[in-house]
Amino acid sequence: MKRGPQRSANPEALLDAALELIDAGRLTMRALAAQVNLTPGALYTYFPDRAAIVTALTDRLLGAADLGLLEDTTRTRDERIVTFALNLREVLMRHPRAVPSILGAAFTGPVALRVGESLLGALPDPRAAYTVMVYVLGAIALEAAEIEEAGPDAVAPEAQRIAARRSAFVVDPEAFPRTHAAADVIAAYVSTEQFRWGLERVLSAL
Amino acid sequence: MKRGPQRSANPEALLDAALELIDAGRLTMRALAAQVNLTPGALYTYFPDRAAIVTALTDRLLGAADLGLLEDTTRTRDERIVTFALNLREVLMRHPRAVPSILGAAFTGPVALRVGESLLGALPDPRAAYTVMVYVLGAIALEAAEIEEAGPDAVAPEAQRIAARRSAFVVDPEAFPRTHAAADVIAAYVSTEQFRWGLERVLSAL
DNA sequence: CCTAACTCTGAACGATGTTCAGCATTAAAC
DNA sequence: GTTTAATGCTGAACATCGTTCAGAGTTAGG
Repeated sequence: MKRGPQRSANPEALLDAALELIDAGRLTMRALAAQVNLTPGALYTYFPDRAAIVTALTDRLLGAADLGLLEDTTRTRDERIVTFALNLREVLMRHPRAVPSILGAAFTGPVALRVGESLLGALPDPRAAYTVMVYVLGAIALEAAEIEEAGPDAVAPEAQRIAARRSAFVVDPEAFPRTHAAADVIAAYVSTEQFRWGLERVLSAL
Repeated sequence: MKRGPQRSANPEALLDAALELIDAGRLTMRALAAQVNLTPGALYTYFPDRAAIVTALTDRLLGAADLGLLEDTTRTRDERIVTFALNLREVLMRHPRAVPSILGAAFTGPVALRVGESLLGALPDPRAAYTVMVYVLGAIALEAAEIEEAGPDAVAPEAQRIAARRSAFVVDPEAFPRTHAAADVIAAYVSTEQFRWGLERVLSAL
């Protein structure tokens, strides 16, 4: 048995609180400690440093994606991949402020390995699999980057985000005629439809 | 004419110094001030805050890509796009630590607008253009993220980076058979060849 | 009962971005 | 030529950040 006094928190609850703070806009050791009724110093009994918390968190987020969708052999290759990618996008975009960390680090973690292995099951050519990963993660990263800039508001629903993009998108029609003409489509870059459209095209070439 | 004393630096030199510091691993207002023989407070006469420096810097970096390659009408559509994408990748990967900022912010800037406009010239369907952007930026972001984790060393040449990836890549063959079998290709994910291969596939579907 | 392992507090340390009063410098106004 | 106003910069300070650590308190094993 463990000797000292009982812990007043557990790593999982700590990660929950950390995720809330990231969603709110800023993860601070002091804020995190306050959220779980601890002193900043006590956090270092749970994780060696802040980076370890972020890593554990992003690994957990990535693990929330449903790998079963990728392995469902009753469906076609493209259906499986598209369905899984949509699920991954939905899961990650629930916490857009955590996405940069995921893209930056967690793809060395064990969870990322499992995702890669499953993807290779559906798409055996590793070059093709990487191309899909690049597209999916790139699209998610670009979408998440946009939300990052906004204030600490809640994540707006998709239709609302697109409408906001559309009304904020004003370009000089003389200098950027093509961009100006495409404004409606450009506003919808962050839509599920655009994500799916691009992914299906990419898959059709692999 | 301007009244007060002569400036002892200029914004451009400041950005040069800032880029050097980013390449070295950490951009600090104090370090930046020291590099141009100033006091931290004086920097705020040149830029309103740190974020403005990063934004200006990323905009300049993006502007270093050769848009002429995209507009060279003597070549086929795919050739133009591939050539430009390779140039953009090379330009950005000269400063991998600055890449996250680019992906995060500069795509609202005026330089990004010009890139988008030129891309629409070569690829008129905006949905197709965005798909290409997602692939190109996603690939660059994933490559850059890997270097970010390394120490403040100089950027290693490609062959060396791939060799390092290969020797660092050890997975359990039982748990991850497909990943294990593909290890050589996976190590080469960050190669110019893989980048081009994926891009050509993507373009072939658009 | 004692000891060793453990958790947590409270205070501190160094580093960060940013602000600001004051001084120095220069061009315009008179 | 003298005054005035604007500008550049310093030096010191502020709040906040991640992190460390001595010590107090708590628990289980010997």
